Amino acid sequence: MNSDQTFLIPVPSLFSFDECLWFLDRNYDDCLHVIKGKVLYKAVKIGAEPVLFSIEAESSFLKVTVLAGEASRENKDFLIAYIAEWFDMNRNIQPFYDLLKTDGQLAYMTETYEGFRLIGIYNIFEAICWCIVGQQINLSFAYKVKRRLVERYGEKVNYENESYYIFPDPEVLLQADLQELKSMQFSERKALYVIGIAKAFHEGTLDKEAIRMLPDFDSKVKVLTAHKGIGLWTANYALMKSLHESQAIPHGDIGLLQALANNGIIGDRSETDKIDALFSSFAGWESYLVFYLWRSLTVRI
DNA sequence: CTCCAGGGAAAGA
DNA sequence: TCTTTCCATGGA
Repeated sequence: MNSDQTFLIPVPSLFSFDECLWFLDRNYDDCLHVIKGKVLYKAVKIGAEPVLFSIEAESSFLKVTVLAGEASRENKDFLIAYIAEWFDMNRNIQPFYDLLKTDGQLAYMTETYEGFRLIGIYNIFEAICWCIVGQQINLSFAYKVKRRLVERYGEKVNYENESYYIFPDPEVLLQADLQELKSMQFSERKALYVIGIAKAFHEGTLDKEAIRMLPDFDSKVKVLTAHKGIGLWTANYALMKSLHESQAIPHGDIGLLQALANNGIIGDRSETDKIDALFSSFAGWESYLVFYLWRSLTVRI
């Protein structure tokens, strides 16, 4: 491999690439990245150019290799920022660990999941579509539906007998055929939501940077939930995963409730006062608390 | 067969 | 404002 196609990103303290790989490879069939051994592959669009890259750990660095597309200075700079955002590397999570260590039931997480970071979804349109696809159905089925959508409408990079898919742009999905989406086992309503959200992004009613600039968390939620298909759960999920908001709680999330029960925080799902008390003691780190609770869920195969 | 999955909108009370 | 119903499908 030509050396100028490769570069290193220093990792912060309390960062584990193995935990990144664990999260991205939980026996689910995610079509938007590939893991081979301990090497992670992903394709992204930089401007109009599809770029395929790999990431692997190398001592206290991540080694990134551009496999397809230009390894220009601009593209490398984009990838450095992209990966730092994807793995939430620019955040000091020590204060979160200090809070966890004071918690009677959750202190174990600082050791068991040491260095686990909030793995993001850079593309907020993708994050919202993923939420809509996954609403109220089991995750393995949701991943199947997402794969059908991406393989039909997304671009791909072919490299060494493997296809690496990129989530389709709003401009493509807003023209998607309703009947075709239904044939991919979208419910009619979910198909209409996805098309509607695609239109909103195309028209600029929804825009990642515009939402980021809003003055407070509640107004960001309000802008998102104004659109059909985005409820409170989806808004919080998108703000957590795509804008890396620290105070997002996907209220009512079934996995979150399960994790709270597993960890002895609640006896049953009606004990909302105990949930509120826990989250208020993690003020400013609600998103990380949710993510670590999700981390503690055992994954079905 | 019934119930429920990383919800949300629309209708009904 | 609160509660109920429907959605699509697969697995338990």
